[in-house]
Amino acid sequence: MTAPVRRGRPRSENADVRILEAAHELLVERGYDRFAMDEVAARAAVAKTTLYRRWPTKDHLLVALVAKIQDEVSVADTGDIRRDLSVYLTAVATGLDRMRRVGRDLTGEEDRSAGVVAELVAAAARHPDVGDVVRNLFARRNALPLALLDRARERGALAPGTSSEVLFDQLAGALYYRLLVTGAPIGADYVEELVGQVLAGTGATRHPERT
Amino acid sequence: MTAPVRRGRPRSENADVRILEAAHELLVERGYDRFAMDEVAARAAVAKTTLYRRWPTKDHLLVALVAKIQDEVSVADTGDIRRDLSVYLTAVATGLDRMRRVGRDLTGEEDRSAGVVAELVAAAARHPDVGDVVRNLFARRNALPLALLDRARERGALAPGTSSEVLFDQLAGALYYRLLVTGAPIGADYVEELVGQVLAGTGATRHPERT
DNA sequence: ATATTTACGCAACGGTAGTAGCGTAAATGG
DNA sequence: CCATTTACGCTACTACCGTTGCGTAAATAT
Repeated sequence: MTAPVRRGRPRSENADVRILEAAHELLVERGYDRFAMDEVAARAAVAKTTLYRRWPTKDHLLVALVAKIQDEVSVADTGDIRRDLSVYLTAVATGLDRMRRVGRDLTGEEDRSAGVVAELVAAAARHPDVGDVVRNLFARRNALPLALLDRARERGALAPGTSSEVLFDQLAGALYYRLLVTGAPIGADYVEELVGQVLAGTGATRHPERT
Repeated sequence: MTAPVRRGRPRSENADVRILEAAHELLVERGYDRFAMDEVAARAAVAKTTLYRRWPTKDHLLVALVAKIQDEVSVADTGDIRRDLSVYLTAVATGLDRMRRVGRDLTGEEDRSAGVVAELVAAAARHPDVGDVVRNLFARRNALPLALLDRARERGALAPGTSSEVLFDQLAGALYYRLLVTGAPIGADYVEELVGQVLAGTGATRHPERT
C-alpha cells in the first residue's frame, strides 16, 4: 500500500515520534490554550519549521494528536438495548469529563484551562479541513452504537419508524449540550433518565427480548 | 439601584458605545478569529488600554457583545405542543445558522472563518467567568420554551413522569450536536422528525388538547 | 561522481493578545 | 484651592503563532 519511493530526503520518523510525544505531554500538562508550539519544538529537540512542515497550524497538530490517542469506547450488545445504551453513554460521559479536565490537574493556578472538547469544536469551525478530520473521528466513534440501535430495531425492540440517527442525536446531543453549553452535571442518574425518556417513545421493551 | 457615586474620573459612556459599535462591525465583517483588538481600538478612536480596562480579554469583550445583541426567540403557546416546538426550534436553527456564517459573507477569501457559537463555547471553557455569562445567557434564552413544556405537562399533554429539562436537552442538544460536532444539516424536515420522535414517548397527543 | 529534490536547523520577521509605566484629564472630598 | 482618586492616551514591552530566507544534510536519478 505504501512504497511511494519519494525523491528527496525522507521525513524523519524519529522526529514524528518525538514531536507527538512532546505534544502529548504538553497537552496533558497545560491544556489546549496554554499549549505552545515553541515549547513542543524545544522538547522534541526540533526546529519549529519542522513542526509547520507537518501540520500547518497548532489546531491541526492537536486534532491529529487527539485523533491518534482517542480511546475507543466499546459497545456491548446484550440484547437489552436500554442497559447497553446506559453503559455506553456512561462510558462516553466519563471520557468526556476526563477530556474536559485535561490540563487542570497539575496546576494549582487560576483555572484558565482548556476544555479540549470545546477547543476541538472551535478548531473544526475555524478550518474546514480540521472539520473534516473531526467529523470523520466522530463518524468512526459513533459507528458501533449506531449499529447497536439498528440491530435493536431489526429485532423489533424499537418501533420500525424510528430513525437511529435521530435517536443517537438525542442521546449524544444531550450529553454534549450539557458538557459544552449549560455545564450541567452528567451523572449516572442523568444518563439513566435520559435513556429511559428517549426509549420511551420507541416501543423499547422494558425487559430484553431475544432474537 | 445605581447611583454609586464613585470617586475618581468616571468611565466615558461615549467610549463604551463607540467600542461596542466598532466591535459589532468588526465581528460581522471578519468573524471571531480574525477579530483584532488593535483594530477595535483604532476604529473606536480609543487606546487599547481602555479596552482592557473594561474587558480583561478578547473573549470577555465578544461574549459581552453577543450577550447584548442576541435576539430573543419568541415562543408561541397555541396548545399544540408539537407544532409550537417545531416552530420554536426552527427559529433557533435559523438563528444558529446565521451565527455560524458570521464573518463569511463579505470575504471571498479562503474560508477560515469563525463559527461564533463554537468560539463562544470554547471561550466559556477557557475562562470560568465567561462560562458563567454564557450559561446565564442560555438559561434566560431557554426559560420560555421550558415553561412551555411545563405547561404542556400540567395540562396533561405530556406524561407526568417526563422531565422538561431532559426533554429540552434532547431537543436543543440534537441541534447543537449537529451544528458543532457532526456538521449535519438542520432542515425543517429534520426538526419535524426530531420533535416527533422526542414527543413520541411522552404521550403527547397528535392533535392539540384544550385546557 | 554530479545534479536534483526534499528535509532540516537557524535566525529573523510581522501580526496579535495582553501588560507595564507614565504623564495628563476629570471627577470627588476637604 | 488643593489633594486624592480613577480614567485616559501613549509608548514600549513580552509571549506566542505562523512565515521567510538561507545554508546544509540526506535521499534519488543519470
